[in-house]
Amino acid sequence: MAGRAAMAAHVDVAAPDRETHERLVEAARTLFAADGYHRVTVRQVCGAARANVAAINYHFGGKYGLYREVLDDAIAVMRDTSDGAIAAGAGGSAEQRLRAFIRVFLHRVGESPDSWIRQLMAHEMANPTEALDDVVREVIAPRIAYLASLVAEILGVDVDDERVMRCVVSVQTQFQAAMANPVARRLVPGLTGDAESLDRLAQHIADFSIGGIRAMREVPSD
Amino acid sequence: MAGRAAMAAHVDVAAPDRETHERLVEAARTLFAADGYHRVTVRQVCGAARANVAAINYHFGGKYGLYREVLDDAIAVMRDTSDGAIAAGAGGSAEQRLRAFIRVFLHRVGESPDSWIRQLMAHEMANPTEALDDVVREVIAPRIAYLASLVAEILGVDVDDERVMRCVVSVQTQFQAAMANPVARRLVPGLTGDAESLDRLAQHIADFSIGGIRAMREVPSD
DNA sequence: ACAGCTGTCAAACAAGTGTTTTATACATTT
DNA sequence: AAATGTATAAAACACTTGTTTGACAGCTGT
Repeated sequence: MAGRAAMAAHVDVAAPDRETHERLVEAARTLFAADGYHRVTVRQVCGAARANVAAINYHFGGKYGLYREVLDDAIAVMRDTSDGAIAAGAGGSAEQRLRAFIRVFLHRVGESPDSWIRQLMAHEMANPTEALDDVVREVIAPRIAYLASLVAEILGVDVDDERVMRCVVSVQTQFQAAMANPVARRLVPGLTGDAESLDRLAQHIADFSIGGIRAMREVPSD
Repeated sequence: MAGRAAMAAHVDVAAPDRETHERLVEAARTLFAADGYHRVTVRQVCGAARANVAAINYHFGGKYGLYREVLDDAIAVMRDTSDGAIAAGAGGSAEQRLRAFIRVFLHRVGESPDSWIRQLMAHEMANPTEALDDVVREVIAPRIAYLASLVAEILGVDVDDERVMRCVVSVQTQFQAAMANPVARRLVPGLTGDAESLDRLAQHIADFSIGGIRAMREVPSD
């Protein structure tokens, strides 16, 4: 570990060790996403990466260090996804921004190269490691805050109104479950991941959610 | 195992071994619900049940046999819950039946003595054992079918219309996530499990969902 | 009273787990 | 050329996992 820091100090060298390091991360991405942190063994990862068992401890200080590297990548991608989905609706009405958010979000998450992230997150939600707090703080909380501002504007009430957070949960769980929930995936036939079915799904969630939010206008605040 | 079958043959005896058997099941209920099947060790269970390590293999043939006994109990309770939630709305309109289903369902699931079930199911969904198929077949599929019939009636379309299943997923995931999803639980403050907050939650999900379903009437079928 | 179960127990088992050690080849620096 | 540090490799480590064993006590029924 101290060695890697020393290597990173002078820049020009083309990362002589970068190969197995990268191979390990790639193998870990796939395996952690498929089976979750606890059920993956270091021997599995090293076998898939054609590396020695000791390599993980050498490069990452241990199994958890490797997991954190994978998960930090995931956090970065998710933040990017949030930013893109927020930017997509800039300038429009709250309703338009919500529609844009859902559409762009689903497309970016549903596209194949990032599909490992939602699997990884599903496992992290179910049996959390110490890292879940970071995910909530850096990804979920800001996303929720943005959705809350949209819902509040559509409802025409303050963001502190308790109806707002209830609606946010109703919206958020829809496009979370539609992708990660294995049961839901079996129920909706056209959840294949291609652009067209993703568009239809986004359309549905947006229509359903906006209809639901509007219905809350006629409900007392408490 | 053969021994237990022989014991069960003649009835009168007041189950001499029933004590540790029951203690093991109770301890397993709590532990499996808290941490999921894979992360619980037989030594944990036996320790909590004040039984010997060999007891699980003696009484249940192994760790998985014990888990199945716990999970079969859960399935029975869940079927009961579905039946009760369906019966509650008998005679009313589709909309009234949906409201009744959500309200009764949330109350029965949210009440304390059965709270271990939703934790157990959350884990089973995330990293399924072979038992998930039984859960889907015996509990989830019938529940989905009932909800589909309600949604179809509210929408005024056939149950095969693809909007129906999408709406069912949107409804179902709401009251599933509101209880099992750890993130959602942190977002909605009044999710304490008492009757009043459960009522408010049921009210919200019903209002939101019916609003969402109605909004689908103005959306083309494809 | 005696054989035959049953339920319990401590101990050991084989198969895994993550991690550490020791050694060796390679590159870079002194 | 020698010394230093880096990356890989095989083997062993200490530990936990679920399961099995063999002995012992408490019954029951003939």
